Amino acid sequence: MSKEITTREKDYAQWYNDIVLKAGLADYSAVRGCMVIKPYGFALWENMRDQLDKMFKETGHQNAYFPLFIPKSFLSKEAAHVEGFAKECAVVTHYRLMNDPDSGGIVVDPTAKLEEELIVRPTSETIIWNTYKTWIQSYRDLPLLINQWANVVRWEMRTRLFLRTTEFLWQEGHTAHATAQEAIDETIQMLNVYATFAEEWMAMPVIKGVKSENERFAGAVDTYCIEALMQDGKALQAGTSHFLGQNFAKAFDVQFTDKENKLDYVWATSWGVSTRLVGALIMAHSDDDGLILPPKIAPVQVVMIPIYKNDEQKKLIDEKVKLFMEDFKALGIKVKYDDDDNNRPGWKFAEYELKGVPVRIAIGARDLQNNVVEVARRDTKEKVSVSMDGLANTIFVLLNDIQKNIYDKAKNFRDNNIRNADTWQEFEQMLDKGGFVAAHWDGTAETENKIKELTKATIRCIPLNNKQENGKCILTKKPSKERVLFARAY
RNA sequence: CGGGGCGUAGCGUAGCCCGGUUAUCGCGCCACAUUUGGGAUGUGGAGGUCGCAAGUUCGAAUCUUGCCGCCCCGACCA
Repeated sequence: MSKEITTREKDYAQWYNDIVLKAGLADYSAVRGCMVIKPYGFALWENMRDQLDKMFKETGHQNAYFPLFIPKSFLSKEAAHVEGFAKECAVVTHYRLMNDPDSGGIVVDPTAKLEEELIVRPTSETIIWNTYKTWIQSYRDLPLLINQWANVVRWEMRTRLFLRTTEFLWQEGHTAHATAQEAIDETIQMLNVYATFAEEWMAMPVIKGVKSENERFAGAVDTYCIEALMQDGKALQAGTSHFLGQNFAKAFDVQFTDKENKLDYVWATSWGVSTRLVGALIMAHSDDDGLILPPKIAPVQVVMIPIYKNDEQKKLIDEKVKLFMEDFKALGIKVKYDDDDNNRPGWKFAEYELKGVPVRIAIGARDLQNNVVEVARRDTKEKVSVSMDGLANTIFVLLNDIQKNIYDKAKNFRDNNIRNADTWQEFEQMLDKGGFVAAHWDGTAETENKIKELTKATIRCIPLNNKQENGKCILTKKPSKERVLFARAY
C-alpha cells in the first residue's frame, strides 16, 4: 500500500492532487506555478488534442503558428483586452546576461535593455490581428479560419495542477468573417464542437450557454461557454467561444472590400480549450482508488496481465496473449501486455486501477485450461470470467459500454444537482449543497457582484435555448424573464 | 501583499522545548534467494551540505539573528 490516495470525502482538493501526482500525470516543477506534464498525462492530452484537431479540420480550419512574444504596444490597442490581461503578464525586458564580477554569478546586462518590452502571450488575439491586417483585403480572403496549438502564460497568484497553471498548453482558434451573422454562426459552431467533444469523447456532460457581462472575455461582444460539474459540486468552465464583433478589426485596422466595393471592418471570433480539460476529466469521473478514464481518451484501453508460476506457464500464456493482441489491434483497441516480472499481479492490479485503464484482463494457467480470462472493468470494479472465444469482440462491446456508463453516471449526477431557487434563503441553502442553482436575476453586473460577494457564487452561464418565464430577481426582486445558472466555480 | 504553518536521504518522518557517542524509522532504490489469482518475504547493501549564512558555545539538526524557499487561508484568477 505505497500509494495511498486521500479520500474525496476527507479532502477533495488533496484527493485531486494525489490522483495527478500518483497516477503519474504531472509533477510540480522547479518553477513556481509551472508543472511538468509526465508521459502518461501528456498521452491523455495528446489524445484530446488529436481528436479536437480532427474536428477543427473537419469544420474547415487550418493550423498555423504565431510568435510567443507580443510587443507591449499591441496589447493596449484594444482597451477592454488590455484591462483584462495586464495584471497577469510576464514581461521580457532584456535580451542578454553577463557575468557579475562581484558575486561571480550571472546578472542581467543593463545595457541589453529592449527598446520595447515583449509580453509573453497570455492569448494571441493581438499578434494575430496585427498579422491578419496584411492577409485580408477583400471579401474573397474571407472567411479566414485559423487555429494554433500553443503554450500561453498567465501569471496567476495561486495555481493548481492542470486547473490553473502559470504556463499552460491550449489551442486558440481565430477566425475572420465578412458578416456579423457568419461570425456568430462560427462562434456557435465551435461551441458545439467543444460540447460534442466533451460529451462524446470525455464522457463529460456540459451545459452550453452565454456568459454574463462580468464573466465575458476581455474584448469580446459575447462569450459562449461549456460548463461542467465536478464531483464536489463546483462548476468548471471547460471551453469558451467568443464573438468578438469588430473590436479587434477596429483596434488593428483590418478592413476589407465587399462585393459592392464598400470598405468594412472584419468580424471576428476566437475560441479555446486548454490542458485544464485534463483536470476536468479527473474531477468528473475518478474515485478514491484513482483515475477513471473514458475508453475513447484512455492512452491504454486494455491491459493484459499474465499470472504464472514458472517459465513453462509463462510461455504458454505469452503465445495465447500474442494472438489476442493481434485481434485487439485489428479492432483498433489500444492494448498493453504487462509481463514485467519485477511486480507481482496484485501490484499491477492496483497500479492500473490508479491509472484508470478501463479494462484489465488477467490470464493464468488455470484460465488456459478453462478457455477463459478474467475481465475487470475499472468503472464498476466488476470482475467476470469471459470465454476466450471472440474475446476481442467482447471487449470491443465492453469498452463502448464503459464509455456510455461513465457518461450516464456523470450526467445523472449533474442533472440531480441542478436546482431551482426562488427565495434568497433557498438560494443560499442550495449553493451549499453544491451544483448549479437556477435562479432569476435582474440582469445587472451590480447584482451579480453583490451575489458573488455574499455567496462566492457566480453566474456560470445563461443556457442556450433557455426557457423563458417571468420571475423576480433572487436578490433585488426586480423582474426577470429567465433563470440563469449560478454555482461556485473553479 | 496580510494571517498561519513548514524546510532533516528520491518521498514521508523522529529527534529540537531541555545543545553532548556513529542523526531515527517507514516507503522507495541496489544484490541474491524464495515468491507470483489483489499493492510479497527474508538476508545483505547504498544513499545525509539536518534550506542558506552569520553568531553564541569546548561542542549546534537542537539556542539567537538575518536571508531564501515551499504549503495552507485570504486578496487575485472570464
